[in-house]
Amino acid sequence: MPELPEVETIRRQLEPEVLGRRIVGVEVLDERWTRPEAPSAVERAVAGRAIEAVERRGKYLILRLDEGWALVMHLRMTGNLLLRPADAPAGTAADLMEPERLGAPRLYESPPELRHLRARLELDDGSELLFTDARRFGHAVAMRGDELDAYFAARLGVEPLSGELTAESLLELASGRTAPLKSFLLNQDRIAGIGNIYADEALFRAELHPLSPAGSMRLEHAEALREGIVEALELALRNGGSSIDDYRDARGGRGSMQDEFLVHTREGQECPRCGSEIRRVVVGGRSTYFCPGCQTRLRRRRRRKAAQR
DNA sequence: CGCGCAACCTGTCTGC
DNA sequence: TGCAGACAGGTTGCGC
Repeated sequence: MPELPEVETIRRQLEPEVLGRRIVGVEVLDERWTRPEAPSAVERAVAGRAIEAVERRGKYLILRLDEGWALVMHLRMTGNLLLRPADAPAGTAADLMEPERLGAPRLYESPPELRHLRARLELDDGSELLFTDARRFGHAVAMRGDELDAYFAARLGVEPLSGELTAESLLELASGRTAPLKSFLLNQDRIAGIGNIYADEALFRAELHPLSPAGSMRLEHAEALREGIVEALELALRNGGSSIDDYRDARGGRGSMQDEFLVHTREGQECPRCGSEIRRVVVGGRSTYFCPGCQTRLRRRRRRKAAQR
C-alpha cells in the first residue's frame, strides 16, 4: 500500500513534469473523492491555478498552487496517481481504459485499472493527472497554505528521513507509551509515513519484537529502530516502492521492493538472519510478520541475561 | 489523554 | 459452479 516510499516515488516522478504547469480543468467522477466537500468546491479552488511545488508530507502528496492554495491528496490503500503524458492521445475515461480503441499504443507498462478512475486534472500542456482508486478511500482536499500547515502540525509527526529523527528524539517520542512498537510505528502523529509494510521491515532490522511496549526501549534499542526505519525506507525508495497488489507509480510502473521484503508477507518462510520460521500475528488489527527467533521481547532480554549467569 | 477497535470501501481469495 | 464470508489496511472517530 502507498506509504512514504511509494508517495515519494510518485512525487519525484511528477515534479519535473508538472512544476510550473497550470491546471486548466478538473473533473471529479466520484463525489466521495472530495468528501466532505462538494466536488465543485475543489474544482473552483484549483482550476486555473499554476503548480508552484510538488511536496510530500508523511503519506500525503501536495500540489502547492498560486495565491496560497494547495491541493492535498491521500492515496490511502488502493489509490494511484497516474500521469498521462502530453504527447499521448487524449480521450474519454472509457477510451483511457482501452487505448487500443483509439488506435493508440499502450501508454503504460502495467497501469492501475482505469475503470476505477475517480478524478482527472488537466494541465496546460495537454497532460493529465489521473487519480484511480478501487476502494474509494483515497481523497483530496483543497486548502489554503496556512490552513494546511496547521492541519499537518496537528496530525503528523517527524519525517523519518529528515535529520529530526534521532535515537534520542525517538526515545523521547516513545517515552511513557504502553502501546506495542508496531502500533507506535503506525501512529502518524509521532512519526509520519510508516505503514504496515515498513513497520514490519523496520522492526525486523532492529531485532525488536512488534509487541514490545514502545516505552520500554532504551537508547540502544531506539538507535537500532531508527537505523531499521531509515534502512527499510531508503531501500524501498531505491526500489521504487512495493507493488504487492494495487500500487503503481506515476508512470504506471511497478515497484520492486516486494522482492526485497525480509519478513513482510513471508509467513512460514525461513528468517534470512537466523533461519527460524517467520510468523504472522495480528497487532492493532493489522497483519504483522516477524521472526520469533531474533526479534526479542524487551522484557525478556534482561531475564535471559540473568539466567545465563 | 492513551489505547484499542469499528467503520469506511470493494476486489479477491477461501471453503463449503 | 456459486455464493457467503474473511481479508486486505490508512485514517477517523468513539468508548473505556
